[in-house]
Amino acid sequence: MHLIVAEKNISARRIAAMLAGNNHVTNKKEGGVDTYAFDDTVLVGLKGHVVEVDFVEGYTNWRSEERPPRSLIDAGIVKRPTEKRIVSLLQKLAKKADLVTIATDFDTEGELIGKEAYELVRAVNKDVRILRARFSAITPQEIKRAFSELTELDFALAAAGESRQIIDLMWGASLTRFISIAARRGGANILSVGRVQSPTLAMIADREKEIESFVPQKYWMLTLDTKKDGTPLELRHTHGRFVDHDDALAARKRTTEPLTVTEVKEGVKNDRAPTPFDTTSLLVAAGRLGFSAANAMRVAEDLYMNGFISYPRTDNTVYPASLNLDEVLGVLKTTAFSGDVAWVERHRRPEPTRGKKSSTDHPPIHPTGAATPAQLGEERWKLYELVVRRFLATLSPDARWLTMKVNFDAGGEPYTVTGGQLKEEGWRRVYPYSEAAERLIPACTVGERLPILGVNLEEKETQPPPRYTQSRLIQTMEELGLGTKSTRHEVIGKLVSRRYVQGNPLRPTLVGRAVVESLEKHADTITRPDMTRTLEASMQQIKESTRTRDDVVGESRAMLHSVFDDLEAHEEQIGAEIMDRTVEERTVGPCPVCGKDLQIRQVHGASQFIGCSGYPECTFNISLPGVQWGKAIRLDQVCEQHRLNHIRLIRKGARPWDIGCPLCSHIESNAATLRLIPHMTDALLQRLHASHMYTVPDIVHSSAADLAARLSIGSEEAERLVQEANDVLDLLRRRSELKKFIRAEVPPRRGRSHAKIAQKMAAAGIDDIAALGSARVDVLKEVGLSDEETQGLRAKAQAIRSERRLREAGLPAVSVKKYLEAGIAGPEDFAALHPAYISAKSGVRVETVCKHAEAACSSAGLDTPPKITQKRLEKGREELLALPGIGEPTLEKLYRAGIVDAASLAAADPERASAASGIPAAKIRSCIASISAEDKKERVRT
DNA sequence: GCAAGGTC
Repeated sequence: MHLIVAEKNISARRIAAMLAGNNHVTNKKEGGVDTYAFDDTVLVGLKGHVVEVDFVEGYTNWRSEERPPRSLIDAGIVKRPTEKRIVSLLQKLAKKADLVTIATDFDTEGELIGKEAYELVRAVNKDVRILRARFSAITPQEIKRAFSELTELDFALAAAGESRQIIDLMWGASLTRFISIAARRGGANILSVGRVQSPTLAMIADREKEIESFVPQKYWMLTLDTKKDGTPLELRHTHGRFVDHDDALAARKRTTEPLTVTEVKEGVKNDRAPTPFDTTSLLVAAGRLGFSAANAMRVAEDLYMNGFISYPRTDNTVYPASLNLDEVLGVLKTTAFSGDVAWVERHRRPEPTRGKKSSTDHPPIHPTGAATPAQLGEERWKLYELVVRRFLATLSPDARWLTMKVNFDAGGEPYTVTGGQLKEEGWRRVYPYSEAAERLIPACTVGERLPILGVNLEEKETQPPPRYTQSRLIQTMEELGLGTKSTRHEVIGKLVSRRYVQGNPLRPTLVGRAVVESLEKHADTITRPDMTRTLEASMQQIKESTRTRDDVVGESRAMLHSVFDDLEAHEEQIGAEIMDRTVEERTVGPCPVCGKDLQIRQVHGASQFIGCSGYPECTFNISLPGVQWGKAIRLDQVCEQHRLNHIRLIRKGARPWDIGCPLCSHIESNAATLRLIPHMTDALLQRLHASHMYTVPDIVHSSAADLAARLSIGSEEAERLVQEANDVLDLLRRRSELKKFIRAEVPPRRGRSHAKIAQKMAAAGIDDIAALGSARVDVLKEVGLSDEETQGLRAKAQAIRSERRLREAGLPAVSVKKYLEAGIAGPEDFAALHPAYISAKSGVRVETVCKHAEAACSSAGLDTPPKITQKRLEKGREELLALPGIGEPTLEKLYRAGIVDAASLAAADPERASAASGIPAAKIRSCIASISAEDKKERVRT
């Protein structure tokens, strides 16, 4: 069997179709992985790297004394499968193969991925021939050629890739650990460092520094207003910017009539049609439409997977000869763009435009399928339309502008004006994303005089350089060789999720800046794009076999060791610098009570709140939703009223939740509960707020005297307020318990969310579980519960209530559980039933039952039932069992009627005992009679 | 828990 290994599923599928020719290809899923078979050949697609490099065992503990961050430099490195299903299928197929062909992409990473497959195959099949197919495009001719001239794997090329893997891992992991530990940050707050991310972060941070230290320079612009054929014209002084104010003033002074046309220049300007899309230019164009880089990439991948556009990860800006452009146009004719397609066909340029990079892996991004807006939805359609229009634009003629430049003289001062008119629309007709700004100038002739209507001197300032937008950053990264087409957008995403940068355009956070500054001081190498360039040069040497992988990695190791010499010597200083800034990032603003800083605080990474840095002297705090709703971060926006920074909760894969001003939100969300206090008035609420009391617990935790003084109210009113607040707090507690109960017991349905049920229950006056237990059926139906649910819910609620009452009476949990299982539900049952019966049913010793019964009844204000000792019960039991016709089952029934021994049986009223026990009255009578007979015998004997 | 690179 011939096994062919491709880099990805889609390649495997396409290669199979091309090699199979007229043969039928069988697509089968094996262990969740697609395979393609024909004749004696099987193809399987990898998922890029299916193994990853990692340190050998023993390096997982970051805080290990023996294995500090530096030890990672010399730690052993192993490859671990990350795609287990693919790895095991590959090995299963490899065992049966008598030829394996590696058909991964034709680049360094592709060779490395191929070598990884090679090693996995070798591990299970020592002898099989493993060859390499190299093709620069997946087209029938290329593929057939490649498979007719199979070669060996290029181990030098793969080794170059491995050196990158190892160097990235050891630098990234060791520095990440070092700086995280130094700044005492763990879990979700680690500070990451890497060959690509750190220079990128440094660019953003450096730009911010430039902006901050920018000193604006004043300059002046001189313009002149005139008019020609009724059209107002604004002429510019040809000097441009006047840096010297006096020069500008002098030039203005010299500007006098007559204003004469000295030169008229007309020309034609070619406005070239845009080049085909590669990943970067697509992301840039999408950025102008409001897409973030990561989002544009996500949508593009989606469109690709569904067959609407070609592979979105490409560096190629030249359509390959194998791409049938007419066919693409044919597909687009069936879409909403048919009008544009028809226009393009009529005006088509002889050759499509071409960009600078013609790489061989994938064609430029172009449409591959027809779509409708309804099919795609707004966002995907927007990107699809962009790709379609760009494709059409690359086949359209250039646009042409008529340009005009008119020069003037005014008293010796030179002025000028330029204009442009779009003569031929060309590609702009089908690609309307950049506006064509026309400026028309009426025809002028040399020597002609125009009036001076005004001379204006405008003062301006030089502007700082702009912050990076995501797409501008991606362009710059590409220019510097940082990252790849597939990873650049992810790197930006990483910087955002580490909270190193925020916003678009991108601004560094304080932590981001602190990390960059520390690294620049002590580990400069990792913050510079040069590291990548050096690495690439070394990789080139490995490819050419002038150096070995181990030599390059060894050199890098030595360098990293010397970086650590510096880092370790300054560990405390580095940590302190970063931590100082972190505090600032957590600070929200002044405490309304004491004026010290309020800070975002997290407890055990689960709950979070805003507390006063003056704690414990000042206990002011604002509660925040739990971390599961998102981690609280500070925004730059400040509440005008409270001078507090706005708060946002951020969570992976979820929209950010903006809380806004935490105090405004705190006040608003607690106002409703404060109004539950019966004697609450608007005026009182205002006074509470004025003295920084915003919640019901704030009132409960104050003394009446204190309240009276702070709110200027009478002491009786204050006492009542505290009392009523306590009641409300109790109500809230019971309601929240009820809510929890409902969440656990009632499955939510459409139009019946837990919140809605709880709301309706509160409206119906059901405030706690006990109330639910005794709620009327029709009321619960109103709430949205079915009859069955109502039954079950009420029973459960009653059980909970009973259990609670017994526990409150002091009964131990174990016994309560036994009683409840035996059907003894509450104090009433203890009052009504004989302890002997309860003991028999529950298995609790009778004396214990008596004790429990007394406690339960007295706490519920009920009469205490009779008591009985274990000894007497046993004696009575013997007496009763001795009677004819009485066995264990009857015994329990008798206990239920309070009959525990011969004496109590003899004294019983047969009718009543029968009703209570369920034993026929006749049988009871006969039992009583037999006692009498026994009695007689007894008497005779004595 | 760490990187960057494939791919989904």
